Amino acid sequence: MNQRLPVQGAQGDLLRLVATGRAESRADLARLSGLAASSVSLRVEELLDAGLLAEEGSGTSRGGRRPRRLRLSDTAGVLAVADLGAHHVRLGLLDLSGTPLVIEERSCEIADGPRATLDRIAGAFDELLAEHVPAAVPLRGIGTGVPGPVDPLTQRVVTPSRMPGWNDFSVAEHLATRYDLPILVENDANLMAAGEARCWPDRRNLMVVKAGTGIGCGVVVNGRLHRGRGAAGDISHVRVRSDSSVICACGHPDCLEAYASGAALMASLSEAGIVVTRTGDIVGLVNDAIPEATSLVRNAGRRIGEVLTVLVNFFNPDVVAVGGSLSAAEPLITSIRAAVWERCLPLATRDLEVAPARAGRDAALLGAGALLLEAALT
Amino acid sequence: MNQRLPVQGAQGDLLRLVATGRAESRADLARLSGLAASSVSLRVEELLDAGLLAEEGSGTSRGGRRPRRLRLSDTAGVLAVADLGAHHVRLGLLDLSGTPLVIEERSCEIADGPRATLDRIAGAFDELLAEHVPAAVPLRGIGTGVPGPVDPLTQRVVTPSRMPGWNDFSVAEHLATRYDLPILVENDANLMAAGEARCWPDRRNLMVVKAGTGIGCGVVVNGRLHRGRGAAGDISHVRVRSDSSVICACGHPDCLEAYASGAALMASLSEAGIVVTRTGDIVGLVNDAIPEATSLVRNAGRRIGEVLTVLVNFFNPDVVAVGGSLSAAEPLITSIRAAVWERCLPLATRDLEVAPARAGRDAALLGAGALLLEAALT
DNA sequence: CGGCTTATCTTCGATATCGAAGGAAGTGAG
DNA sequence: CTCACTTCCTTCGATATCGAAGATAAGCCG
Repeated sequence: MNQRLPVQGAQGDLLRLVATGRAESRADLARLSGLAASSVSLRVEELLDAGLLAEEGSGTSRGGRRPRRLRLSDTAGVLAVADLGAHHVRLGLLDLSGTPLVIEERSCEIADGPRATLDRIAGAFDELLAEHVPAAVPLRGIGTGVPGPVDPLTQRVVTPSRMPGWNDFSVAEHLATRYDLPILVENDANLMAAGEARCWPDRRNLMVVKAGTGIGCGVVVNGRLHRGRGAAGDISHVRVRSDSSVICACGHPDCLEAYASGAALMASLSEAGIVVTRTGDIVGLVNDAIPEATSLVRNAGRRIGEVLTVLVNFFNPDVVAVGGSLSAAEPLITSIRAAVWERCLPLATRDLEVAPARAGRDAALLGAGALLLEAALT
Repeated sequence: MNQRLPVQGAQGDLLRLVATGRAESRADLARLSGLAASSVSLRVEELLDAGLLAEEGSGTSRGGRRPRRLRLSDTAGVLAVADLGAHHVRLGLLDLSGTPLVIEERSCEIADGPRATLDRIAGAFDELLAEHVPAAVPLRGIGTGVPGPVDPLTQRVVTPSRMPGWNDFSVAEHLATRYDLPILVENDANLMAAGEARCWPDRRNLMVVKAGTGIGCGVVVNGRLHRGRGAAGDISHVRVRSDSSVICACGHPDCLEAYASGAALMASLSEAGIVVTRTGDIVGLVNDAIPEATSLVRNAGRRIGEVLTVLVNFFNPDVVAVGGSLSAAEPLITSIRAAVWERCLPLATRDLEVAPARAGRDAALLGAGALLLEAALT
């Protein structure tokens, strides 16, 4: 059953606060929303009657009467989210708070083109719904991550590399022929940033770096994902300082990803006679103290850190979170930190945290859930 | 007479729309504010009665009845603003819409310390008010720009260079002993950005570069000044690529401002036997086609452009505006553009404007006015 | 020139929210 | 154990805003 969230005005604001875990009681809602306690009481009554919220036990006393705990109702609804890669897709169902109900990975070739790929994903969603969700629980929205830029105005994929047929394709329109629901289409690095932001409460400005086969970055400004015109956060083609010169796949010399991406590290290891087939295996080599691997990863971290230095001075984030398959290599994080601390202004790094990402491998799916909830409540 | 703006709730929202020039009628206000026409009518009546708005003639018909034009009342109030330099201060009075009533420049040594400097400024404000403003027109706020970082949480100056006695000084508290009014303290590059933003309506993301004796940058994200932790936008100490190595005054090698600031250009010209005493004179040399000057300015533009490339890819601004005393040198702007276009992602520069700043030499004062109005209405 | 449509602004009953007061149930000190 | 204070949530009259309808005055077309 597909059904948009039946809320309006202050109801949506209150539902959001409960769904995101920030409020568990009417008193919490009054404090956080700015509404009078009487108004909160009336609106919560409506949300309870609509089957979107439920009461469950009592909360902790803060010196006076215990509050009645509110939670999302089991029948509030689910969100279907997917994160497309070049050769596979990770997809699943989340409840409105973003808690996964089921997540799967399936093979899928993005080169098959958008219609075929999206129809397969939709089919997978329908299967998961039939298998895991009672009929009385409605689907409330669809979210899709793609490995290329998405224009925020047109919601179309824009000049993606290695995605034939996708340029200027409206993913949302295609999915809308099948679902009359809020639909989200977003770049995967941006979804990752949105997902990571949920793990850093009270931090309003984040940079989320993806150090994987490629290098990407998502940006959160004042608690909101910053898209720019669809390419915001791109650091992979920043020119780095180097004694030699390496031509990047994009045609320019000395791009960051020509030196510091997982793909570049694999190529360098191959030249040293060490064959790796997956970026993640580099972490294993580092853990085994293979000198060539450790040196390359340190170098990569230093280069990434040098680029981040410019951005940290400019943006003054609260957090730089590093994710992606290389991020488990500790020398990567420590050399990023060293480079940032060495050249950043003291004020820019005061209270800055440079840390491994916390959201895990499903950051993008969780980010899709967060953005989709927002779309469904607006 | 000092008096805070007597508005609340929707009144402030509507006053802001008229003061910033975006609305001139009740119908405009209804469209822009989202309030019902009836609500707008009631609130506007209250603002008219309070002497904050006035009606004046009729507007242009849009196919139906002509609207009644609304404007700020002459008695709505004034704002006192100042922009401190190392050796002088530029200060004046603006009406609530930011239109200057009077602007003056006075000599003033920041090295005298904060108390002496701020008391002089306050005395100057009192003189200007007595001389230029009828007693019935109230002062509504005080704004001050300083040439160092300001922590947005504590509103204190933080580790400024060449400003003895100012570190950790609360400018706002000092001024509050004299004025019971909203008080703004902000970094001058940030004020410049806020002032420049007013000249680019409908542009939500701007970078405003100041190319003067030093190099600075202010950032506007989604229509709001981005402060970070007080040092956001700082690009002067970004390390640039160079064959040689120049130690910056901060102690690090190869900072942007060691190569591209007006001070650096003056030093290079001096080494070539061309003595300049003010950064602005370099523009005259360029206009006279002195080869050394033109070459240096082009080089400076290229270096600034290379740094901006990283930031444009990352932030995807709508506008990069270049101000400061060197910005009148056309080769500076054209070589910044060339560097940005050469290395930026196509999507990042789509619809991007790299242009000379429009706000003129009082951008910081106008920015102070805009931020102060916001402070007064919040 | 007249009739129709459009736009602006006002009026008024309906709805949402506020703010004060009060009931219920906690906590902690004496 | 009692009393005073705190916190949570509800009730109710006051206030703000909405939405529909209407008055007024434009513009445009036949």
